[in-house]
Amino acid sequence: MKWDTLEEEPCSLARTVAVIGDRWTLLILRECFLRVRRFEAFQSSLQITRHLLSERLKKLVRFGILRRVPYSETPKRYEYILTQKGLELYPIIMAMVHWGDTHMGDERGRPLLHEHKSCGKLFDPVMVCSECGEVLHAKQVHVHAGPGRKEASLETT
Amino acid sequence: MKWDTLEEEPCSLARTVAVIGDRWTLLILRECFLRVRRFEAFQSSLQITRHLLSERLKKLVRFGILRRVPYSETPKRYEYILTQKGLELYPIIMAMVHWGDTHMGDERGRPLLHEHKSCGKLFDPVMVCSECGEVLHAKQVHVHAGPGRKEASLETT
DNA sequence: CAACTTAGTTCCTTTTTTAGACTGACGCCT
DNA sequence: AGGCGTCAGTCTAAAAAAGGAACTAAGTTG
Repeated sequence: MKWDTLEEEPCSLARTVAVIGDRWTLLILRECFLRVRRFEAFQSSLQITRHLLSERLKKLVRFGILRRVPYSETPKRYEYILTQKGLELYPIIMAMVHWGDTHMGDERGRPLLHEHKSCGKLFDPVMVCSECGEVLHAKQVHVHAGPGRKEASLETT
Repeated sequence: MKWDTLEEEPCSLARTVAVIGDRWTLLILRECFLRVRRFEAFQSSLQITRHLLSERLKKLVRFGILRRVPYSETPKRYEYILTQKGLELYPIIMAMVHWGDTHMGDERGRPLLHEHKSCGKLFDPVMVCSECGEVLHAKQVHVHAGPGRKEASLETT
């Protein structure tokens, strides 16, 4: 499986991975959610090489996750802003942060705390079923082949 | 930033990315959640090179995400099973699948449908606040530095 | 005994990533 | 006007990672 074909696999995970499934892209997105928007700011906070940063930003723009918006005419300068499609990556990022908090923490405690403005409390993200609102566990989910695939149905572990 | 130092960054996202933040690892995990457990099965369904598969499985075992369990004594054969720590990656995988379903779909419809055994319905995963149960949006979250970091507080976009 | 299976390892080539210098268009200071 | 600094990149050589394909080892099957 080549990376240019990954995008066309009949699997939504593979398609997502084709876009954001590499280490730098995920870290760039973290910065985006922390309101970083400019080339120099990404570069200095991530210590990513300028070359790769340039490539990754282009890719994120190409996929409609970031918008390249001019903020100065002379000289021409641009910043990178999350689109709606990009903002919707938030659950992925938060799920990763939460897993890291839970399983990769050290004695010093969490690096960041998240406050929900609506209720004013510090929270953790929880994934629930859209239909019944119950917390989701892998073992309670049964997977069926959908219209975008023709194989037999499968069940999760 | 080098990949061996990433794990020690004061950022839970970086730490998670250090473990599962590459394309093959994410695809291997997808297979794990679809009950694939054996070397040959991973290899033939993913078309990953045997070399890389071997490396990635070792890494996942080292981080306690998979357990290498013998299923035959003579010859010695092992299979790879998700640990509890591994099962808890489910929200990350599901969030990625859901984003792919929403933003990377084609005219044929979804590759897979998910049924929640508890309520019997086809569902989408939704991320909510652990405290008030409301659906989470990036713009309603305020980020503070926690004990594991010393910098000033930040706010999300 | 030859062929097959499973779970890898080894070797060599190709692709990606890294590190760091370089460019170009300006803006600011004196 | 000259020199310095900033921003958003590009370029190049060297190192690291991934890909491809053959090979090993231990046992099983026909």
